[in-house]
This record gives sequence, C-alpha cells and structure tokens, in this order.
Amino acid sequence: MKGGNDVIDERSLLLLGILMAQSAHGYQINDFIEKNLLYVTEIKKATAYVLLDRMALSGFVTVHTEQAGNRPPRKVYSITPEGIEQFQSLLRQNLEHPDSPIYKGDVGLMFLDHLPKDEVAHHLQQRLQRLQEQMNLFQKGLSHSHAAGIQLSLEHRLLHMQLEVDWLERIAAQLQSSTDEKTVQ
Amino acid sequence: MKGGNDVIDERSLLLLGILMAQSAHGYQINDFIEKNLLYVTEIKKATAYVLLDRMALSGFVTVHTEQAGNRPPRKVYSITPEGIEQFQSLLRQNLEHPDSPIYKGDVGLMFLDHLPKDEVAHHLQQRLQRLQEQMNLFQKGLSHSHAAGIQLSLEHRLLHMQLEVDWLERIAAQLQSSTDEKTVQ
DNA sequence: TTTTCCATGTAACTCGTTACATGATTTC
DNA sequence: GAAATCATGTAACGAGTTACATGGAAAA
Repeated sequence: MKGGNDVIDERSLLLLGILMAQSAHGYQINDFIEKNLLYVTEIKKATAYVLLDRMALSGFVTVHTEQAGNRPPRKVYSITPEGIEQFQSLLRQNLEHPDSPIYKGDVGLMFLDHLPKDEVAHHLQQRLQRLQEQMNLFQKGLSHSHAAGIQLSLEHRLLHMQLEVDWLERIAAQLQSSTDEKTVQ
Repeated sequence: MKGGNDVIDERSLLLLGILMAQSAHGYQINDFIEKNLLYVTEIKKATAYVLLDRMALSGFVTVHTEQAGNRPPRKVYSITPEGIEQFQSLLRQNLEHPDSPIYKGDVGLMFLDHLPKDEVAHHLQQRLQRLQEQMNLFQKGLSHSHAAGIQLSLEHRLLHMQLEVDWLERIAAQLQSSTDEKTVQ
C-alpha cells in the first residue's frame, strides 16, 4: 500500500532520459543539468549521484569505470533494456498526468487587502521587474538550439512566464488606477 | 549564514494571514485550508499544528485554551503585534519576489521523441481530459464568493490552468496532424 | 451502532540538501 | 602559485509527512 510507484519520480525520468541519448558519467550529467535545465528541475548534484547508484542496483543502468590520463576516474552509466522499459513507463505516466504546480505567490495574493493598495502596486512592480530579468536570461538560453523535445519544454515554460508578466502588468495597473481615482476625486 | 529568513516561508505567511482575519484554533484553520486552499498550498495538518506552536514560542501568536461543552479543548491562537509585523514583512517579501514554479511535466516533454508521435498525442489527450476535470472542480469552488484577495489568487491559478489547456490542445493537434500527413501521403 | 466529526499531538521515517573530504590538473 | 575544473562520495542535519494514539459527541 505504500511502495514508490504512486508518485511519479521525475528525477529518475530525467536521468534515464539523458542516458537514452548517450552513456555518460555523473559529473557530465550534473553539468548538463546545471547549465541547461535550471528551470526544468531542482535536482542537486549529490542527489543525482545517489540516484544513479540506486538505479544501478535496480538494474536500470550499468556502470563501468573509465580512466582518462590520470584524472579522477569516471563512472560511466549506460541504460539497460530494463532501464529503457522503466524510462518509457515513467515517460508515459508523466505525459498522462497533469501536474498541479504550486504558485507560492498566490499565498501573498490572498492577503493583498492587508496592505495599502499603492504599496501593493509598488511591490508587484518590483516582482514584475525581477521576473522580466529572469525572462531575459531564460530567453538567451532558449536560442541555443536544443533537441526538439527540450525546445518544446523550454517554450512551454516561457509561455507561463509570459502569462505571469501580462497578468502582473494588468493587476498592477488596476491597483494603480484605483488609487489614482481616490486622489483625483 | 544559515538561519531561516533567506527562503521565504509561505506556510507561516498563510497561517498568520488567516489569523489576521480572526483568532482561530488549529482544527478550524486546517479545515479551512483543506476545503478552500487545496490548490494554493500543500501544507499538512500535522505541520500546521507544529508551526502554530512554534510561532507561539516566537511570540507571533498567543494561545488560550477554550472548552465548549465537554468536547475536546481547543487551542485558540491570536496574532500579536509582533506577529502582525512578521506577517507584513513576509507578505512584502512574497509580493516582491516572483516564484519559479517547477512544472514536472516539462521533464516528460523533453523526451517526446522517444515515443511514437501518435502515442504521445494519445497520452497528452489523456492529460488534457484529466486537467479539464480538475478545472471543473476548481471552478465550482471559485464561485463561492471569497474575500477579494482569495478570489484574486484563485483566478490567477485559473489563468495558468487555462493556458495549460490551450497549450495541450494545440500540441496534441499538431502531433495528430503530423502523423495524419504521413498516413495520407 | 457504526461511521464520521471534533480536536490535538508526536514518534518514526523518508527524502533531500548542505557541507565537507579527497586529490589531481589545467588555467590565470 | 592560486584558483577554478574535474570527479565522486558521504555524514550530519533539517524539514515535513505518515501513521498512529486518544476519546467524546453527533449523525447516519
């Protein structure tokens, strides 16, 4: 009744998916994630190393150690047939189930009425500015042409960012105008 | 260098915010959250009880025990002046900082190319259907008129849901049509 | 009379992060 | 010669969830 397959583990899916393209060692994988997938996942290096070893125990990947020159030895992971099946199973589940992301900002929104409107407007404009900076950085990373799927997922992310920007502009303007009215009348 | 104020704690903000409206006991608060804020927060009952007691130790709330009939005694929490300051501070931070939600579904998107297009289209249509069901439920809860801020945050959530629906419909249609082409030609 | 609701609390556990250890090697 | 990169690993810690304990009252 407990087990682990109820909640989909998108971290394993990610690692297996990367290994579907080619075998790789941990450092390589972590590097790729850090440089390209900042907005897609929050997995940390230590976690990835542990997960890779765990997947080796489960038989989803095999390991063999490589030595290049006399640099630190690399543990190169390759996906196995069972790993491929697991990957496909996780992928299907991931595709079928909508995720319910939590927007932490919604908690603040709930209590807007406890601060003066113009102050709220000011804070939201701050938020807007930061968001736009994030979006600029994000779009730079977007142009480096990736595989089709990666491109798609980054564009998906961008759509939600853009919605957020539009929404913030609208709300901030509303708050602004409603305080202006009072000032004018 | 570590401390607790670096990452904004939206759970405390939520609890303090609820107590800004009126004093309440733990069960009452948990009940409200469970019935109204399913999509806003993931805080669990046990966590809320612990947090309320912790905030009492920090002086942000006071507790007094009430007995109604001989039902289980209630621990009623009231926000203190220091609590109000903390609430406002957390609220300002929450409003100023955009959140970077993680869309777990984006991980799956990255690896679309590893399944046949028509299968992907099928899975995404499944996802779409489930999402629409969620949205129906959500909209029912939306109509029960809440305070202005709560209404706003729920509408915000709805916007993102709607974007997701539109996006899914577009992508699923694209995948469908590109497999149709092959069938026709 | 069995189930659900009221009302709180906590021990055990899971999961993941932080922070550090190690050591060679290229770059500045 | 100092700093960043390469490459992995793990112990300690923290946060939060699960699952259970308790026990009366109201609803079915």
